[in-house]
Amino acid sequence: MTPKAHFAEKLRLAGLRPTRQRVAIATLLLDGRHRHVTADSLTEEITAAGLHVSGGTVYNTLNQFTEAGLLRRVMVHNDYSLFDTNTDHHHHFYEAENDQLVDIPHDDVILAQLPAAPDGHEIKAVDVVIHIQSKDS
Amino acid sequence: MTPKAHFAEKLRLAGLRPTRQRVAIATLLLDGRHRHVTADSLTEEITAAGLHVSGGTVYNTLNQFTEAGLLRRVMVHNDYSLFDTNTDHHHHFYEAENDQLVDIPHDDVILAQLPAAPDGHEIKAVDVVIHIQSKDS
DNA sequence: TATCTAGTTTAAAATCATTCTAAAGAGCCT
DNA sequence: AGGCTCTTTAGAATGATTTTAAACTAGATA
Repeated sequence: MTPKAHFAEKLRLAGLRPTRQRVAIATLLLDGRHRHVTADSLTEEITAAGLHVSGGTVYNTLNQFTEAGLLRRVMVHNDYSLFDTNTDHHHHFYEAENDQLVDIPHDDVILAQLPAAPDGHEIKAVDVVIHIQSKDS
Repeated sequence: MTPKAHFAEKLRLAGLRPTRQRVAIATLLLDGRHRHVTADSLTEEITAAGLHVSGGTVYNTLNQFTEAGLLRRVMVHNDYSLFDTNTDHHHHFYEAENDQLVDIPHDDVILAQLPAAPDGHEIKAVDVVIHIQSKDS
């Protein structure tokens, strides 16, 4: 199976029509490498690959991929959206000073006790962000 | 001690000159009640109190209070900033559907194991956000 | 109390990430 | 191939937040 067909199939399974743009972005983001991207950094990658996708589509695709569970949105600040290509359950270190986000392996954080969700609700996800800073600041 | 003098002193201790506007906002936000506010909701409160503070100053003050540790910024989405008048160590439930944020008492979450901060860094804060949803959605 | 100065506030303009729009294009089913 | 719906596009619009430059004020000093 060609890579293109592979990603097209992946998108179909996610309920997304495999358009040229979505396949291109999937090829860049869903190759198994774990990293954090922004609409901006993704646009740069697309350009570097000699392709072009309009700004609106980059945003739409990022949102659709997230909605479909192919990406994960990480909330650490309000400046712009961050997406994680690693959708496995894991947490993050965040250093505000340099806007640096680092993955924490899943097993390095143990939640021994969680509260019950409020009545009529269920827990969808648990996000842990450990804010860090340089020792001498 | 008059309330005004009380908050003025509190601001001075935080390294902030107690201006009319900052004292007014401190009076509204730092009275010990625990709640979550936005620049917008705070502006409404100010207006409801028969006062006026310019938009820029509302934003500046919210940021300065947060910087000074009088408020805490809560990161649950990128739509607008949320501030928590409770600066004690505690976590949150967040229901995206209704943009509803609910405090979790500190003791209801137990982190049995945390990773060591990366070299040269130290942990400043640990934020836990439990995303919840209606059971029937 | 009058004066001075650095820090603040103000309204309005600017910024910037993100979303929306309406028209042009492309999957995909028959 | 034809057609229908979903997508993409460039550009305009949105909206929270920041910046600007001028007017103001808290607090120190004389």
